[in-house]
Amino acid sequence: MSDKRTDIINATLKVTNEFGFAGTSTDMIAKVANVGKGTIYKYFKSKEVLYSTLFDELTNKFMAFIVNHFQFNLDIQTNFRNIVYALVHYYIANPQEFRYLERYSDVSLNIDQRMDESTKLIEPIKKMMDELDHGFKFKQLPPLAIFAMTYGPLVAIVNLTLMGKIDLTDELIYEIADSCWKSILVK
Amino acid sequence: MSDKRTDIINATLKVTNEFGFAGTSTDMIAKVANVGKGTIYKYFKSKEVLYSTLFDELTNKFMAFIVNHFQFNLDIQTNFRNIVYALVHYYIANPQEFRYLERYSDVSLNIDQRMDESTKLIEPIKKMMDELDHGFKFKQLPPLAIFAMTYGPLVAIVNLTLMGKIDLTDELIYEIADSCWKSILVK
Amino acid sequence: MSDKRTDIINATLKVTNEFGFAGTSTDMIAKVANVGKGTIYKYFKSKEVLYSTLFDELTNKFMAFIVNHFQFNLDIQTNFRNIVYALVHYYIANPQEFRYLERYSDVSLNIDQRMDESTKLIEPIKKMMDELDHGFKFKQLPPLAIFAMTYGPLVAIVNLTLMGKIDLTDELIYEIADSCWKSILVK
Amino acid sequence: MSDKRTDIINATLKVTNEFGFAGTSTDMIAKVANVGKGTIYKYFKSKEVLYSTLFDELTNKFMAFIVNHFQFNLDIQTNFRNIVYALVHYYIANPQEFRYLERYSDVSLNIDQRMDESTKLIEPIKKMMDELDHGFKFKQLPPLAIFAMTYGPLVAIVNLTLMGKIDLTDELIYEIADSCWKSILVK
DNA sequence: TATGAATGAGAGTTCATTCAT
DNA sequence: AATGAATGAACTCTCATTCAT
Repeated sequence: MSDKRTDIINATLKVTNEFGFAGTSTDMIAKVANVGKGTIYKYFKSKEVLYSTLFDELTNKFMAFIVNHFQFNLDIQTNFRNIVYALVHYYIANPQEFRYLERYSDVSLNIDQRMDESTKLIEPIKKMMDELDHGFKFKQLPPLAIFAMTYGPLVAIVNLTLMGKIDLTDELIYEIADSCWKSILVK
Repeated sequence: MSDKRTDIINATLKVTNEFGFAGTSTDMIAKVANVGKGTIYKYFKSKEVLYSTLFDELTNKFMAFIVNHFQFNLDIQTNFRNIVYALVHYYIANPQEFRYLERYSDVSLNIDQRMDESTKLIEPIKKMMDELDHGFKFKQLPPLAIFAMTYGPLVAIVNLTLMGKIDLTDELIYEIADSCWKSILVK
Repeated sequence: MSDKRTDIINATLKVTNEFGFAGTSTDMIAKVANVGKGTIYKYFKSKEVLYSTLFDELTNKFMAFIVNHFQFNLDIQTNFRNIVYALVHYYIANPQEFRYLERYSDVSLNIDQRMDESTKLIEPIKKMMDELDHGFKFKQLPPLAIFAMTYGPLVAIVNLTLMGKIDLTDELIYEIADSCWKSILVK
Repeated sequence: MSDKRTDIINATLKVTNEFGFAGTSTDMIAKVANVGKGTIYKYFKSKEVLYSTLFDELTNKFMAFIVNHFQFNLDIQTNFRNIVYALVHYYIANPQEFRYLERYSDVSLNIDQRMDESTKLIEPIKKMMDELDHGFKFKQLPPLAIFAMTYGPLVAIVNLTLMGKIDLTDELIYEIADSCWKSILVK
């Protein structure tokens, strides 16, 4: 049995990926979701709400994925490596989710809001790191700067892979992970 | 004396920054540029052409800026540092241009095209590095991966600065520049 | 109960008659049809399609009218008279349809297409005449020339009547029908 | 030395023929006439006035052509034949003028006005016939009906010829002229 | 006199949203 | 609950006309 709300969410992900936010109409979503146009408005107050709801769901799903990969019995560097690895693979395996998250910020324009979105992604990780008693000394950079120095290249790498411009190997992923790690440590 | 074409270009930069590509209408551009709606079409065949023309102009302006900062009497690492420094400052000083370049690639959907756009930005730099006889050994990564590992963090840093989330110091810029540099070198 | 599609078609016929094809806007059609502007596009892909659809419908309606008046038990000359009679009366009774058909061919510019349109009107009649075994010998003119010699005066007569310049009597119609008939026969 | 007014008139004839009244813009006329857009408005108050002026000029030119072909020393039937012949050849030789006259009535919508236009064409001919003392007895039809019965087929024939659908021979022209003549005479 | 840059009303069309069924 | 016909505001773009040069 199919759940119409889920059908709509999935259709939105699919259609926005193929045609962009600008090129997506409720008509198309309804058609792909196999529901009536009005049904969308039974579950979501507006198109905008539908978009932001999907963003929230993807963010949460992604966060849960990361958190679930953290292993408390391993040291933090290994965890970093592992998480980077998992993250990259998650994005590669779910390109539509990746693109949606990437593009969404251009739709929800308000800058403060954009920050909140980035924060949603990084905050829990940062928290975990702060709370752990590890032996590493991070640079005296603002936490978000550290985020920028790790998340930035990952996004770029995933993008290049999805465009078919580079051949992603596990080796490359670990190479990048280590580079990033080093870049945020005090020498 | 005001040049209408310039007025339109400036208005487009301003309005798209404030309201996003989706939220920008020719009406708004015309009003902000203080020209008639029809005048836009005297200078640009369509809204899309206006957008892409602005993108090209910003890209060229930016490239010229970078190239002008390259000093052949200095070694490549110092040039890298200087260019990163100049680039970050340029973006911080011209946030609207930065945002426009960032967002435009997300609006023009075609993936191959997006690649071409990224390439426009990196190609000349890459060329310069290849042609120079420097003593550094870069990692055996695809050139675009190296680009990702340097350009990615910069964009992130600029974003965070523009959001007011981090306080950008020259020290921080050089810190990042050096980290990036190290991350692409063979250890 | 009103059918919106029909309302739109009727409004189009009415408005184009009053203001011509050039002077008719979708706004006016929508207003006269008492529907939203968007409703037009639910039923017709474009204004042009709306116009051509109306043309086709009028052509078919007209053809059906003629064919229904053909009586196989009567000789061909009597049928000719009757059909001319019916045709003229049909046009006089439906001046808007007549004007629409007249004007449409001048609006749709393509010459070959115009021919097809004229052909649509004459072809079935010509066919009927060819297939019947009648005793008349028509002049060795191209069939379309014969058409021109019969249809041309009828159109002119209807036009003059609609303009109120001549008083159309049944007598006059038959007079013209007979003249036409004679003009295409071998003496 | 070229006269700009004439250039504009000629350009209008040419462009409206190729693209129809709806598809013709002042821009195109100006370009073809090799004058500035504003110049058109120096000579004609508006586009509409330009169109109607051209119509009037063509009408007058055509009328003069006909009148000049009337030979008072010949009997009226021969004159009729000759005029039909000249008329058809004039149209064939000047298809742009023919088409302009044909199409113009769809642009100037007002029905009374249309009448005036038809009248312009036939009035002088009618006058000439009335004033002459010839031996023929025309049917007791309204003069315009007689016109319809002669002018109608001619227009149709010219149209078919210009479309390349029939091969116009002098023989055919005379055949039609005679048919028309007979059709308006009392038997 | 001649121009064409500039204009803005108005064109055709789309689409998020509503609501009667 | 589910629908999709209906809507009209808002969009991009055109073009007859004006007017400073």
